[in-house]
Formats: sequence, C-alpha cells, structure tokens
Amino acid sequence: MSTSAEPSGTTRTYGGRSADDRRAERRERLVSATVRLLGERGEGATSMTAVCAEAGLTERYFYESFTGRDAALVAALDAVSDDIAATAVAAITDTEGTPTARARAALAALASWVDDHPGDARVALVESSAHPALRLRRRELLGTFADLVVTEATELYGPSSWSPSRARAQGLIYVAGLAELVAARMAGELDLSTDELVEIGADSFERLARATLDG
Amino acid sequence: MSTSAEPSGTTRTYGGRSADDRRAERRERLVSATVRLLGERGEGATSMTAVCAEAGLTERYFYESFTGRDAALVAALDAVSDDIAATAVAAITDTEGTPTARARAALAALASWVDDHPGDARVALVESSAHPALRLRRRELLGTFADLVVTEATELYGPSSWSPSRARAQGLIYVAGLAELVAARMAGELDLSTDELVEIGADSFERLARATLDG
DNA sequence: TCCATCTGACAGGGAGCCCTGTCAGTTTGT
DNA sequence: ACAAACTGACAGGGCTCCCTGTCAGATGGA
Repeated sequence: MSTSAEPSGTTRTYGGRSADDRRAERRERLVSATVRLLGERGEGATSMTAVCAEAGLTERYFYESFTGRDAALVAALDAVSDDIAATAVAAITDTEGTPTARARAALAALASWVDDHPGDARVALVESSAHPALRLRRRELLGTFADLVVTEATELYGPSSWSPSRARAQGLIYVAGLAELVAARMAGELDLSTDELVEIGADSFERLARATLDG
Repeated sequence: MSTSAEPSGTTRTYGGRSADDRRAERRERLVSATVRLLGERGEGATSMTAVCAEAGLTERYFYESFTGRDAALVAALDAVSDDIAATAVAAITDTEGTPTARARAALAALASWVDDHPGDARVALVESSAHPALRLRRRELLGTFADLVVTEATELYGPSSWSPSRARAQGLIYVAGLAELVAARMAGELDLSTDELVEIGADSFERLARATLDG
C-alpha cells in the first residue's frame, strides 16, 4: 500500500483535453461499438473482448466505464431507445393537426427510422430479448411506450371506464404486437410496404384505443 | 481400420429393451432436461455440459440425438409448443357453443396452462427469444398461431376485404401482443387476475378481428 | 462360457472469455 | 529536465465449454 488512500485525486489534460473529456469519449466509443456489434453480429458475438477490439480500446478502459458486459449491453440498448423516442417525439411535435394525424406521423417516422437504421432496429427489436439484463430494460421501455399509447388514446377518445392496469395491458398488447410485426417484416417474413405498415398500425391503434372507451 | 465398413449394423437388446427404445428414452431425457434448464435457469445456463448432467447422461449420448446445442434447444422449444398447441386445440374441440365461446375457452385454457407450468411458459414466452435458432422457430410458431387467429376471425366475421398479408399482420399483432402481455404478467409487472386476462384477450381479439372485416 | 456390444465415468486438448498485471513509450506539469 | 500521469500492447491465469478418446464394468447372444 502506498501513502495516499485516494490516488485518483490527480488528473491531467492529455492531447489537449480534460480527463472527463477523454473518459466520456472512450465511453461513447465503447457504447457505439457495442451497438454496432449487437446490430450486426448479435448478442452472442458481443463479448467484452469483441467490444474492446471494435472500439479500438484496451479492456482496462472497459472497466473504467462499465462494471461488466451486462452494463455495456444495457447502455447500448439505452442509446438506441433514446434515439427511437427522440424520433417519435420529434414527429409528434412537428406535426400539426388532429391527434390521429400526429399518431400517424409518429408511426411513419418510426417506420422510416427502422428502414434507415437496420442495425439499431435489430438491437431494439430483436437483440433486446436475447439477454436477461436487456430483457429487463426492454420491459421497462415497452411499459413506457404502452403508457404513452394509453395517454394518447385517452386524449383521443376520452377517459376510460377501465382500471389503469387493464388500460396498460391493452396498450402493451398494441406496442408489443407492433414491435413483433416490424421485426417479422425486417426478417423478410412479411411483405408490407411502409405505407401499409403505417396503415395497419394506425388502424389497430384506433381499434384498440376505442376499446379503452366503450369497453 | 477394421474389416467391416458399417459396424453399426449390429444392435442388441439391453435391459430388456430394444436399441431404438433406449435411444428414444435417452433423447426424451435430454429434451426434458433441456426444457427444465431453459425454464429454471435460462438459455445462458443451458450448455451441453449442463444438459447432460441434468439428464444424467454422458456427452457422447448428446451427440447421438443432436448435432449440437442448437438442435437440443429447438427440440425443447418444439416439445413445449406442441404442449401449448395441444392444450388450445383440446379446449376448442371440447367446447360447444359459439365461436366466441370457443375462443374464450382457448384463452382460459392457455392462461391456466401458464399458471400450472411456469417453467414451460418461460421457455415458450421468454427464452424462445434468447437464441438465434430459437428465435427462428419462435417466428414460425407465432406465424402459425397468427394464421390460426385469422382463420377463426374469418369464421366469425366472414371473409375479409384485406390482402392476406395484411390479415396476417393483424393476427401477428394480436398473438405477439398477447404473448408479451402474459410474459409481463409472469414477470410480476402487471397484476391481472386470470379472468381479467381472458377478458382482455377475448375483447382485443374481437376488436382486431372485426377489423379484418370492415376495414 | 466367451466375446461383442452397451453403458457410465472420466481425462484432456483446444478454444474463447474474463480479468489482472506488466511494461515500454508518450504527454504533461513543474 | 524530470517525475508523474496517461496510453496502448500484450502476457497469462483461471474458468467454462465443446468435443474426442479411453477404459473398466455390466449385459446379452451364440
């Protein structure tokens, strides 16, 4: 043991950038490397070793930012889902008109986001179910989106006569069903145009959402 | 090399049972061990080594029945999904009355099957998404169930004006949504009684199925 | 009885992953 | 200039898993 109990007190700039700066950039490199691997080669191939190699960093720096593999996987999923949420929110706020029109705009934005980011979409829709830690996070996200859908439905059709948990269940069916539908389409199992996809999504929303009213 | 090119021509009874018998029993033991591990400890803990230990068999016998880990995982999922399908079919055929009543009976049977077989339900609903080979099989199964739902809907509400792929998409939303709902409930995330679950499932089916008619 | 087959137990090599540690070379502050 | 901090490369131990091979003991047919 050395003299000081807190040897981390000393930091310096390096390459013209602060320690926090460098740390943050390394973390960002690790996260995007994890997203890339998850999206292109799957959870099974996303080991710490592979992530470090992909990021061009040593394993020591992995532990600087994450406690282990699980933490990096979750961080990667979080990054992607933040992107998704931002896309949806932007579409909604940028669209004027009826709530239905806004919902449609959100669906269309999400559909084209999936087309434009197949790797990220795979992370969010497929690989998010491949690992316990990811599944936990995925459930939270689905729940959040389900609540959002319920809120929108209430705004459209008025307050529901159902219990909150029943409304939430209804929203969950819709959100999870849609996620699986998009995943099946990505797998080439279903040939639906983007327009058809949006149409089906909007229609199903209307059917199920109305159910929260006149059940 | 020995004299014969096909040394496997000779088999004998052992323990009073034929070679095929013994082989079949070993395979069955391996499959149920795989189901048990998948349901209780998850895909990550279901290695060939663990399966053989759980089955009380040597790894040599693993290769007798399966080409590798993937094949055993798929066989385990198949066993569980056969059980599910049998449960649903039995409930439908045993119920007299309207198509709606039969659909409700199927939902109720599935709900109580889930309650009675938590491990198997985890295999079918959660772990089936954890591995590429399982995911492939899961997609096929969801598609089959979706088609079944479309058939039932057509029977109830008459032929749809929609394209087959659109109807299939609608069925997929329903089936996958319901699967996720049950999974969320198993995870303790949603407190719904079995009756409520059946109610929600039947109601959602009606809403979406009617959509295949008057879209 | 005798020999071939069957079975279970175990050994061990090769591989990949996790994690720690070392070490030389570079950059910075004093 | 010099010491301290920072960085990248790499080594290696421990672990688990996959897969093959060996070997002794049990069983059944000729």
